[in-house]
Amino acid sequence: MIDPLHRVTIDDVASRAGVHKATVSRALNARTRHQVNAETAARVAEAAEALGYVPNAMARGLRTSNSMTIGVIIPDLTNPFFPPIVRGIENFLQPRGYTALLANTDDSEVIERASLDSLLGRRVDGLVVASGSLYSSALTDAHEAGVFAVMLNRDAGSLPYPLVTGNDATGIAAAVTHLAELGHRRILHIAGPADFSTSGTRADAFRAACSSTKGVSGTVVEASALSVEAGNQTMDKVLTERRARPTAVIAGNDLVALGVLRSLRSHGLSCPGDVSVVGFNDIEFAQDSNPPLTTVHVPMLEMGTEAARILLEAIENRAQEPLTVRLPVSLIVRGSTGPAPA
Amino acid sequence: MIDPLHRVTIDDVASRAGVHKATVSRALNARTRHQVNAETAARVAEAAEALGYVPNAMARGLRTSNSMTIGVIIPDLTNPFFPPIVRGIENFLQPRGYTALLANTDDSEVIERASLDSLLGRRVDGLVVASGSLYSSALTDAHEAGVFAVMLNRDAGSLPYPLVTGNDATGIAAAVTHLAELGHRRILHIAGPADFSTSGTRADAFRAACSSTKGVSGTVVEASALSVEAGNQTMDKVLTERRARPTAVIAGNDLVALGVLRSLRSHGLSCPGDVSVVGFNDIEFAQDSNPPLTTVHVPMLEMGTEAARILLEAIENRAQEPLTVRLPVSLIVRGSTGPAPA
DNA sequence: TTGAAAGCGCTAACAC
DNA sequence: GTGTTAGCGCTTTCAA
Repeated sequence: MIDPLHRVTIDDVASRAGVHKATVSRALNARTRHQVNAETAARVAEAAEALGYVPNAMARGLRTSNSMTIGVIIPDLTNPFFPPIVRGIENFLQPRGYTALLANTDDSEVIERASLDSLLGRRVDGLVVASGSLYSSALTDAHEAGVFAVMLNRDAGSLPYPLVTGNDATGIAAAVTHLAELGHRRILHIAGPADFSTSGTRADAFRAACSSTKGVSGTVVEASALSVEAGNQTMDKVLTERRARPTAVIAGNDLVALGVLRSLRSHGLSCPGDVSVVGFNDIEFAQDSNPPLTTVHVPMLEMGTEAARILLEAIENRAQEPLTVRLPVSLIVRGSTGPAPA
Repeated sequence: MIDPLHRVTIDDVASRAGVHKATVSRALNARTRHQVNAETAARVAEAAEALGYVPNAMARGLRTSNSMTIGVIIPDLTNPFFPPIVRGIENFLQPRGYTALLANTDDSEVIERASLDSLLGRRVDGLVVASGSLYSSALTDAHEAGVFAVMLNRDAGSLPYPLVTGNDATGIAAAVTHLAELGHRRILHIAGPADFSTSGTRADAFRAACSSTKGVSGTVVEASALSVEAGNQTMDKVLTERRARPTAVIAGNDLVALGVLRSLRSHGLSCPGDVSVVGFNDIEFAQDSNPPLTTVHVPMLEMGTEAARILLEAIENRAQEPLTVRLPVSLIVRGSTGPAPA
């Protein structure tokens, strides 16, 4: 094939329909279709169909300065927390003609910077940011450039961007109450790294819930990351170093909880017989772990959808204001929590 | 802010550097930098840096008819099989200046069509297709339009597109051998729907492996989908309808295997005591299931990387040929397989 | 080594 | 209701 690539342009359609290309443009765009004679419009549609015409989004975007794309910045698609969020975003974008451009940062500032430049070069109309340490330069620059953005699960520091998140405080409180009712008195919270805004929120909520619950003493340790590996290591350390073993653990998220389960197993401890474990997020496989994980369900798909909704609204209004949307969460009790050992 | 959005253009840089925009273009592109005086180039780079200039990819793409984007078509990002593949693709694309545009089809032909049109409208330079029933019209049209594509884990039917896949046959054979060595004689294969090319490949490999293994009798049933739910249902049906219960099951993939585990549990059967189970793919969670899943490890990240590599090569050469890359797989033995019951 | 000019494919003012 | 014209921001001949 010589020069085969989707070459049919608006001029091709125009000459086949016997009209000017401006008319084709009007006929093919919903917003301007009423300006053109119904018969002509039909002829144009027919010609476009026959030629397999697909408008060139780059040309359109260049003209309208509107790329109809949204940049989505996440740490790592491979983390099971993010795929539902991304799908939630896309579910909202797709029927509205927008496409998501995905950028994984692996929590590296260098990659964040490069990704952001790549997205800005593609002239994304807005950003959904679920990545961690982005507070700093990159996001600040984006804000100064007037880029619309919505934060997801991580606040924007001092930048006045909207934030969509789960209600961490009530989730943690529900977990503490659940454990207290099962008779647990020594509860450990394995928090995520301090540079994630959720880590602090959850740890604070944990301390508050413990101190307002009679007889419960809460301790907080920090994991180096929100991963299975980090959860495993942190729990190993707790089990070897501490004299008074906690009877229950509330993990910073489900991955950390899975790591805790592994650690317990390798130390010959049973869950929930010796130690109860609660996760956070309710990733898809929480119900298939061993034992099935009691966890705080966070509506991840909806978080994505909501973030996309708020972003498109800002784009349409050409203005945005700070705003925090806290979606309700709920404790899902499964097999990893049980009565405190006697 | 009035009119704030990334407005600095090549002309702004040109006037600040006191040169013509053509010179800026040459100075800023690696391929043409040698055409311009080193001093001038430095001045241009400085001006660009100072203004925070990021070239407009749409304008460039319009001019060069090269969008530097790749369309990635998958059924559902939420299926844990796909995130590693997508990351593998992006890992290869990103350092080369390409961006992936993701499209979820939910295995619907209507959505596939719409997604493909959206991608073609954005003038993607190529396609990685990991979606199912795409054989039909949409992909054929793309091929006729001269669009480059690489299939991933699903062949393209009669279309001469390259295919990247795992070595299904050796994986299944290894699983059968492993089970035979454990003394299993009645092995069941729960295949995926027939319209996925991998389903047939694996089922055929299963039959071949069984008939070439002394004393082993293999049966194949088909699940309605490659999902936990479908695996659960299919196994339920097997357990209630069949008189001679298989002592081992090789599932079409890990999700189906997890469904089988659920079914066994709900029927009061133990794994691997009563029935051994083998999965396929080795999704990340396979090691944390109950029991940990013996499964065929497929290098999903590498499959993505390889597909991207082949695609960019085709784009660069402006030509592509059919070709099948079969990546090696390996059996990972965990807790879900054990000796056949006496 | 640099500048001038044309044009990628589209939409939006402005005519008629 | 439709055609004409201009121009979005870039790269790439062609001249100088």
